[in-house]
Amino acid sequence: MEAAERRRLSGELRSVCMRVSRRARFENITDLAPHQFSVLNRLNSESSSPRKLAQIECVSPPSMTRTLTGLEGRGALTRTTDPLDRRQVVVCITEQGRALLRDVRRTRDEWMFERVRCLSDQECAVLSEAQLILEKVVAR
Amino acid sequence: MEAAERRRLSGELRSVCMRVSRRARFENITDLAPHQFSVLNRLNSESSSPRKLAQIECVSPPSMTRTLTGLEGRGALTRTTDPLDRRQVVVCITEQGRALLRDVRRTRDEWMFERVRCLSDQECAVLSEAQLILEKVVAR
DNA sequence: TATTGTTATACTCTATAACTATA
DNA sequence: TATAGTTATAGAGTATAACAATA
Repeated sequence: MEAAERRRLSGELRSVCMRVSRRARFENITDLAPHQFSVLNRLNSESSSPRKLAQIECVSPPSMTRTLTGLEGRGALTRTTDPLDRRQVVVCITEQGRALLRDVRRTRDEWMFERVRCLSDQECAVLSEAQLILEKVVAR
Repeated sequence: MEAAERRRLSGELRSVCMRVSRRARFENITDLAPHQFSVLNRLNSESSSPRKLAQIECVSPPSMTRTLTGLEGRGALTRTTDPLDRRQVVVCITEQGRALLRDVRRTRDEWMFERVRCLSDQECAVLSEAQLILEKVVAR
C-alpha cells in the first residue's frame, strides 16, 4: 500500500476510533469521572502512593490528593501511612472500588456490544483481526 | 460467532479504540481544547448560531458563549448579528480558524501514520476493511 | 409574551506556592 | 536540608438563574 493511501487510512482510523471512544464514554453516565476511573483502574493492578499516581497520570500532587479524597469518600480506596517511611501514604483499592470499576466497564462495553451483535460473522472476523493489529499499534 | 465471543470482542475493541483515541489526543499538545476543536470543526462544515451550537454540543448556552469568546479572541471565528432576526448571532469560521483546524488534525493524524506506516500491506488491508465496519458501528 | 444571547454566580477540576510531618 | 502529602489560593471549564434586546 502506498504512503499516501496509508496516510488517508491513518486519518480515517484515528477519527473513527475517537468517535467510538467518545460515544462509548459519553452515552453512558457512570458517575465516575474519567480521571477517577483512570486512577482506580491503575490501583486495580497494584497499590501505589499519591506521588507515583500523580506522576503516572501526569497530574499535580494536589490534584491527585483531591481525586483520592473523592474516591476514598466513596469507599473505593483506602489511604494508610507506610510504616517503613511514615511520610508516605499507601493507596489501596477496596472491594467496593473493584465493583465500581466492573460496573463502569460493563456499561461501556454494553454500548459496543449492542452494535457488534448486529454485524455478520465475516465482519466480526475482520474486527477481531483488526483489534490485534490495533493492539500492536497502540503498544508502540 | 457466538454471543459470548462477540461480547469479548466488543470489550477489547472498545478498549483499544479508547487507547488509540487517548494517545492520539494526549501525546500532541495542540493548544486547542477538545470543546474548542469540536465547535470549530462543526463551523468548518457550516456557519451556525450560539444556540444551535450549544444544542449540538450538549452544552449550556453560557458555556457556548464562553467557548465562542475564546475562539473569537484567537481570530478563529467571527460573530455578527443576523440582519433578518437581530436577536440571533451568526458564527462563521475564519481562514485562520480553518488553518488552526488543519494543524490539529495533521498533528493527530501524524501520530497514527507513524505507526500505520510500519505495518504490512496485509495488516493495512484488514484495518481498511475494519474502518468501514467501525464507521457503520459508530453511525448507529 | 416568547426567544436569543449574555452576564452573574457557584461548583468542579486543574495548577502553583506555602505549609506540616518525617527522614 | 530534602521529600511526601496536604492545604491555600487562583484560573479555566461547567452549570443554573437573572437580565437585555428583539420578535
